[in-house]
Formats: sequence, C-alpha cells, structure tokens
Amino acid sequence: MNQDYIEPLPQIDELDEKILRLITKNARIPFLEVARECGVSGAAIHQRVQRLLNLGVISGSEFVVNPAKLGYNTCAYMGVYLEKAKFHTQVAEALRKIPEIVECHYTTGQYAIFVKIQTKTNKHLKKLIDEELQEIEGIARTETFISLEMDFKRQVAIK
Amino acid sequence: MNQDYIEPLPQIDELDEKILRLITKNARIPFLEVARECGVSGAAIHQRVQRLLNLGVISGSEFVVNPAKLGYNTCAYMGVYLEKAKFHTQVAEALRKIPEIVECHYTTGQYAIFVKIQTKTNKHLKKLIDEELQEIEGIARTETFISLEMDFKRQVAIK
DNA sequence: TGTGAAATCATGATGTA
DNA sequence: TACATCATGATTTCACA
Repeated sequence: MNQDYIEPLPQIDELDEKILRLITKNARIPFLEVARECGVSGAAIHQRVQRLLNLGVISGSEFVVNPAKLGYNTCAYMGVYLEKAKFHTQVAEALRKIPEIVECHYTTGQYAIFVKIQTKTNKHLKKLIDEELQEIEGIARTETFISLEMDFKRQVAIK
Repeated sequence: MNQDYIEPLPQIDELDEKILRLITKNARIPFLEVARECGVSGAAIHQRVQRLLNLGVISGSEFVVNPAKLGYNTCAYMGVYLEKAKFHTQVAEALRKIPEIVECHYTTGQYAIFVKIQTKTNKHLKKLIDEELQEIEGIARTETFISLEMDFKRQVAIK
C-alpha cells in the first residue's frame, strides 16, 4: 500500500540531468558552453531547455538576492494557528499581501499554516506580528522562531 | 535602544533597484532589454550587475527546478532538539551531508536547528528520519510538519 | 560611469537519421 | 522525435573616453 499521490513524471534522460545540473547553478551560463560540456550542439541545449520549461521541470530563472545586503537582517519562521480550519484560504490571501512574507505553506501538525518572513530588524518583525498578522481575521495565534544564521540553502539534488 | 546588529549597506540607487527587479524575476533576460527599459547602455547594465555581484547583493543566478517533476513530492519542515547546545556545528555538518535537506538554520525558540526537507514520498521522509536523522550524534529528537501545499514563494521585495 | 566595436552567442529554418 | 548544421541578428565584453 502506498498512500502517497505521485504526479506523473516527465521522461528525463541523462543529458537532461547534466543540463539541469549546470543551469540550476548558473542561469546565465551560455548554452554553447553547456553544449560543449555535453558534447552536443547549442541548438540541442536550447531545445532541451525549452522542453524542460514546457514540462514544468524548471519554472524559470532568477538572480538570487542576499536580503541582508538590502537591509533585511531578520529571517524568521512562523507557525499560524487558525480559529477555524475553513479560514485557510482567506488567511493565506491576507498573508500574500504582506511583502515581508516570502513563503507560505499549508501544513499538517500543530500549525495550519507555516510561513517564512524577512524583515529589516527584530523590531520590524515584532511590529509586523503585532500590527499586521494578529489583525488578520481568522488567525488565532502565532509562534515564531527567528533564524540566527542560515547554515545552508540549496535546490533539490539532480540525481 | 536598538538591539539589532545591522550590517553596513551598499549604496543602491534607483537604477540598481530597477535592474534588480528585472533580473531577479528572469535571470536570462538580455541585458540589452534591461538597458532599454532603463534608458542606459547595455554595458552599463553589465557593469552594474557585476558590481552587485561583487558587493554580494546578488549571489548568483539559477534556473528554478520544480521538485515534484523530479519525483520529490513531499516537502517538510523539521525542528531539531539537541542533547547539548554545543553539538550545534557537528549536527549541522551531518545535516549538510544529507542531500534531501535543502535548507538549514540555527534558530531561537524551542528548536536549536530548523531544516527544510524534500523527499520523494512520505514514506521516504519517514525512512530518512528513522534511519538517518535519529542516528546523528547530538540530535535528541525532532518535530516534523509536512507541507500539504505551497501557497506561494518569492524573494524579498526590492523597495 | 558610460560608449562603441569586435567577439561571442541565441535562435529559427532546414535536412537527416 | 531528437539532433546537427548553418545563417542572421542580438548580445556580451573589453578597451578607451
């Protein structure tokens, strides 16, 4: 018995994996360089990347900002308790409007919703919790852990 | 009184911000297109981006993979209790060796360490916890929340 | 910082296995 | 279906103002 829902997987071959390993570490790498490393033509890489985008295996690319260099020195995780489970969606919508909330999940366990927050300072975080979050209709209470230091962060490993 | 340590901020002007807003949403955007939007030359954008990299405001670029399309259907957060606080570093080092652990923070509050995990299935997660995590010297116990659904994820907003 | 020219690259069409 | 080759227009990059 397997209780997990598994979504159908696209066919990814070794060339795709090699491409993914390269472009997930550096989105600006010239496709011709990828091509040379893989021993195929540039157009082949171009077509493969397009296909991986179409399949949704990759959703796009981004330059990664360091929040601290923009003055965002506090990173926190917060569990949210709801007054009633059915407030799920409206609370998530309200959270989405707060730009300091950078990630939001529906979760099992003690919290209904779990979020990641980036604020300028601890004071700014406290203010956000007191003045914005506790005011959201449907939130009963919250529990916050501040990240003292991020030790590492990476994407899921390509086989 | 302000208890927060603030790291010195690089000078970021409006042009930098405009560039950041564009390249953090699409790392492959041609710099010439950015240049046209900003009314400067392509080389100016190139140099600005280089400077932002040197300053550490951006740490690089990446194509963003969708874990589910690679068979990683379970996302979880886990709080780690340590036997002794001084086990901090060695536990973090052990965690870094487990590829399914994609993010690791030192935190305040009830947990000493807080991690994000991507596994193929719930079963795979359970196996990871039972066979790998609980075996790590220094970990007392762990508490896991499974993400049923990610509602949203974004980078910190550029002013 | 910015400009412009040379080197490099992306990308679409076409042919082939 | 996946890839190579080729042509062209765009982009990156570097020397220089």
